[in-house]
Amino acid sequence: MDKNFDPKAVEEAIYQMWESGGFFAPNNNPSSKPFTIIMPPPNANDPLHIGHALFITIEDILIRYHRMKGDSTLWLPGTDHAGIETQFVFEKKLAKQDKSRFNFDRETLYKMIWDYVQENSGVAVNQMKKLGASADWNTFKFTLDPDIVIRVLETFIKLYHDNLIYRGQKLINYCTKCGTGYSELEVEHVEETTKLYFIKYGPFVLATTRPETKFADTAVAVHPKDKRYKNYIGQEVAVEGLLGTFKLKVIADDYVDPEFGTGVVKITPYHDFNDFDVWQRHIHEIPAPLQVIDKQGRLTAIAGPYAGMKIKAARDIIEKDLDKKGLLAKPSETYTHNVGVCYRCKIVLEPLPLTQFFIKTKPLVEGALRALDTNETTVMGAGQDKILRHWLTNIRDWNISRQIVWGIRIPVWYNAKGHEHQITVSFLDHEKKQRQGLLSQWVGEFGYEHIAKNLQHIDASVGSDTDSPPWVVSIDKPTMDGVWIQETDTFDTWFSSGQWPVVTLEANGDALFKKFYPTSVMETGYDILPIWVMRMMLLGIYVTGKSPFKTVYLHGLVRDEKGQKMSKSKGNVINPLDMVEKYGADAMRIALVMSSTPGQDKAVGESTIRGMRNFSNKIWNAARFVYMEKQNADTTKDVPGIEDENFQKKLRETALTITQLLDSLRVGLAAETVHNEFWHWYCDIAIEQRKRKEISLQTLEDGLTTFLTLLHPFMPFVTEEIWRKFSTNNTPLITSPWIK
RNA sequence: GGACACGUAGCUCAGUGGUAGAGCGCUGCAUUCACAUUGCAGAUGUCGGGGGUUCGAACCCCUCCGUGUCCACCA
Repeated sequence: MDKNFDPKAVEEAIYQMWESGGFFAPNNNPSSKPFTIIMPPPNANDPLHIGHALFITIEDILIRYHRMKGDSTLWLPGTDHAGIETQFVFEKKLAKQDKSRFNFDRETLYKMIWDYVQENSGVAVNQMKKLGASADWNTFKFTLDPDIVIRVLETFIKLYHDNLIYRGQKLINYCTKCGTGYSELEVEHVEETTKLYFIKYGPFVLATTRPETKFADTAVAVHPKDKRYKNYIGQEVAVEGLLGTFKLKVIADDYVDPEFGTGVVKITPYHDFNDFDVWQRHIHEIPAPLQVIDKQGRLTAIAGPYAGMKIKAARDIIEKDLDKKGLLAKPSETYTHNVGVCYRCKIVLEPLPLTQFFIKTKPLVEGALRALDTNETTVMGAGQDKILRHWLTNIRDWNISRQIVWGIRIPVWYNAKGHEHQITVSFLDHEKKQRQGLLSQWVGEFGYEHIAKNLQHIDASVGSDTDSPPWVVSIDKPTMDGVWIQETDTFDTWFSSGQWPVVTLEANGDALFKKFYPTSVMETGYDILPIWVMRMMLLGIYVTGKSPFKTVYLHGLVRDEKGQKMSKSKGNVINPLDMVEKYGADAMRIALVMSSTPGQDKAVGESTIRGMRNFSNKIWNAARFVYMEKQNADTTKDVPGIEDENFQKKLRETALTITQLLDSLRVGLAAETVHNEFWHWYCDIAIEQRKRKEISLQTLEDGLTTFLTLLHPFMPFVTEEIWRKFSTNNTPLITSPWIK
């Protein structure tokens, strides 16, 4: 037996032994209690980072503990198609080949991304295995597996029939680069320093950061109590602008802050969320809104000579032209405010009027709040339960339409026949060149079939809602009269992952669902509490009537040893697989969880992991000591020692403490306790006592057996290796009973 | 503006009513005897400041100071 434990030499073989032994599957003992964790599905296309290593470790600890306790334990793994992220990465790859998404029809593009993801699939799974994840791989699901997709579609249809889906035009945060809209939860806010312009506006001067949107102004607003402007309220004023003189109504609204700027605000409903709300409140006073920015981030025809310009370029030119015309009241000021940016590509998002599908969330909230009130679901994570309640009570309707191809296509069909003037399309012609415009413009030349087959995008929202083309919700193409073209938008990825506990279990069979739903623990990061956990509760309760999990365990972010966020640019990223290679999976695992607390970030550096490698070696050598003693000593002469009783008492107490800590999901403290008791009591004190023959060999060996059991969930490889080398027991440690 | 956290040894953090803990780092000594990926000994802490409750407070309450995160947001 080597003096040092060599993880590299044994980890793979041990994992194979576990896997081929079928130990990851739940036991079929009818008296066993179910214990379930649905794994948060990592992006199928991404290698694992240290955050994944953390969740795998925590979940694996709980799973191994419950398995040893004899529960029927299911850890159901999976991966996520991660719509926007994956398409974004794929488009970058296309760009390197001087291509873009516009070179392909959606079906071809989808296939290309599918193939690309296939190439990388398996990477994440293999890496999880290297960390020792004892998940039941037989139950593995990918969000785009047909048996998942069908269930996601059925949920949408159920929502639709329950009148919880609507299609409507709203202002949506839209990324002009990624080409899709978002829900508000995906928007990232960053501070931006910009110019605040002061523009002469008829009788007023107004302050604005966005002069380029003024072509779409439909009103001017002041505060109702502002004495300066009182006489103008309700009046029309003539405003001289870059494109000549126009008239605007002056309205009064509390939203205007008299203290800011000049106390006068231009109302541009289609390009500002507040202005949109003002318009809604004054819908009879303000004429129909105008759109001056399009989905490409360029000014539209109403901007006259500025049409076609990009936003920022237009802003600079417009500033100069305003100045030339003497329309700037005074020099601009520097102004700092927050703007929404695309979480993926970081460009500033444009609020644009888009017709999308929404879920009415308010009716779904009640069940989730009740689940929290009744403790059907509890949240662990430093006050995050309160944050969840805050989200639930302030929820907005959920925009589930995404203008990307990588995802589940929305099962909605439009009847194009007779509505060609209300539908715009983009598609590829016979030379694979992009054509876009009204369907009526192209259908004569190309025919419906060609257009549908080579479709990139369809937008059936031209004109008013009342005369928009009829649409039906259907998985298959409708058989009714008409020419039916399917919506090209896909679901928000979170719409499918929001059903994950339900659909993954169901897709594995009714029996599995019945037995393991609701699940026991949902373990994930606090950063996706509203975007994922909350949605799982809403949809899970809606579909099944029961909250999908009993406990939500929210882990913190893993930071570097100085507590700094890890990032490529800082160069402080720790790759968990490198660490496994260098120090072993056990060291990586316990370094991540020891002394961690739910909801609190955790600092981990290489030195931490090295220290835990020393710990795994310590375990190895303690075992060596015991078994060398056993070999050398005459076991028939093993007599009770004076410390035996104290030792056994302390051992029982330690085992009880750790059991209680794991039962209450205090994983970090459990890891710390087992570490300290093993090293600083069992090794430092008890083994020294044994050397003085104060403890019998049998007692010491029993202690080792207990500690191997207690340590196994945290450090499965080294403990299993010792077990299989020395234990007389034929059962592998992974399925050995917890405490005898 | 609102909310949620955090402030404990040089650094990173556990501990949540009963004589201050771990990892990493530091100092000295030890070492054929399980392990130098080691052991023993040691130093550095008025547990952010102040007040209160209690026989007793790092822990509960109030307040102040500092830090972080999220949400909202005034064009």
